[in-house]
Amino acid sequence: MGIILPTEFYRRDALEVAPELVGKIIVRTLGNGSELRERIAEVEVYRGTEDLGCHASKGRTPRTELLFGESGIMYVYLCYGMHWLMNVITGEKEQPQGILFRAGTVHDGPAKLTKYLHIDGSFNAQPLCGNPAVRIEDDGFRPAVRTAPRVGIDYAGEYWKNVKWRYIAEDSV
DNA sequence: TTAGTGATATCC
DNA sequence: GATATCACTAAA
Repeated sequence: MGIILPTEFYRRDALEVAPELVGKIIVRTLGNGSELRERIAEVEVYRGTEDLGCHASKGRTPRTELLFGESGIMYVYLCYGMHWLMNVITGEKEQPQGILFRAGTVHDGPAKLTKYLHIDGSFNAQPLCGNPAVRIEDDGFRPAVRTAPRVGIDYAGEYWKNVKWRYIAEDSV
């Protein structure tokens, strides 16, 4: 039970949306009608063409085109040939921003999360609002959130590597 | 610490 | 067409 987050929730700056996204619940409805639920425990912000950790820093390509587009759209891509990573686009159009779902309270790790939720490349470019297969709900729980540097982007340079755009729930249910 | 894996971008 | 690079995970 909970309020499904509307498109407007995502149409704000990623740095504003990310801390609020922590504690929300990803609800995945499978083909057989069963529901999988996972509370978001950790997210990371990738924002702007100048952010060397963000895919959009390489410019506009068929792959990154999504980041420049509508908010509330999922950006799902394959990493290291075997892991699907799930993001949601935020901000206004032409602002390349995305938020990576890095961990849930049960499943720790971005690829484990998508594996559990049965999220793969077929979800890329699909909306997260009004989607019968997957949605994010707010059940009113507000965890304390702390920040930390992002992980896995050693190539991004000293500044962008150390920016505290990782948001982590202090406690969970 | 390292293997495994394939899409993407960037070079010919 | 060929190569280098990767927002990771599991096993050792």
